[in-house]
Amino acid sequence: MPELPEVETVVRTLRPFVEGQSLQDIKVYWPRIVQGPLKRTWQGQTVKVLKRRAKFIVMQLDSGFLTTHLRMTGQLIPVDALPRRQMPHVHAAFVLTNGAILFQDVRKFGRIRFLGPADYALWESKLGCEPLEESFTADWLYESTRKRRRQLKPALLDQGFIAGLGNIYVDEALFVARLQPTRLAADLSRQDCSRLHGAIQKVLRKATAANGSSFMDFKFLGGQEGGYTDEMLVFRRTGLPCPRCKRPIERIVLGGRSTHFCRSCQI
DNA sequence: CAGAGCACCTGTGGGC
DNA sequence: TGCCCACAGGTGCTCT
Repeated sequence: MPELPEVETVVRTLRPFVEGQSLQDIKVYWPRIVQGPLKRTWQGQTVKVLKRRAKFIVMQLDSGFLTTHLRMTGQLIPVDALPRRQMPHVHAAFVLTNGAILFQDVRKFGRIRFLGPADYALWESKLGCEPLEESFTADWLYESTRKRRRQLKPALLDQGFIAGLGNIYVDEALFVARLQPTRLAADLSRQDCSRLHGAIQKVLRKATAANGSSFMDFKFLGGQEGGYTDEMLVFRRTGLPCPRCKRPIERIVLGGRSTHFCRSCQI
């Protein structure tokens, strides 16, 4: 479900609820939601910072980090207190001093994990460049694509390359950059990379400002929907006219993912 | 190394 | 109405 703009929206709206609170308990109702050992060291620690890294929501504690990935259908819902009755699809809950955060996830793909400081550093180093930070430049993109002999779409979905892009925003950014998703990353010119760099940042910034997009069931604060859904240019618009040339948007499958693009505008 | 296929899960919508 | 299939914003595995 959520890509960078959606995860960023979740983090921003949850931050005032979470930061400064102490983590009293973690309730786990479906054990497979936990990755690795959930040692008790987190108990009683203060949440110093809530931040996003790639598509992960990271609670920085006094010593260690609690990471959450929403995958396709996960949601974090703040509540005043743990519900008395088990709610549908709620598989875990973070109990804080002032309430709780429920982890609801229809498809059960989401995961939580506790990482000690050393483990966190290693884990963090394997994630790719943050596309809205200063280190992500057109030059960096050009140099980094030189050695990637793979198609643009799967290359941009690789979280160890650029962190936070997903199916929606890759399709949208490639359309804005006028690049075909099947192009080899290594074949891009400097000018191509400059357009792609600008397109990625433009699309992510606009989507984040609109609180992301809600196609199926992305919601934040337990019910609000993202405002970017109606801004989509090609994503899930198969057969509809291209916003630039009016020829029908095509849908193909690349890397196992639905891919939407305009064959005449994107070269 | 790149790409295809499948696995993990549940729900929804379309076609017959 | 009911059944079957395709598909869904992600990631990680095996096999070729």
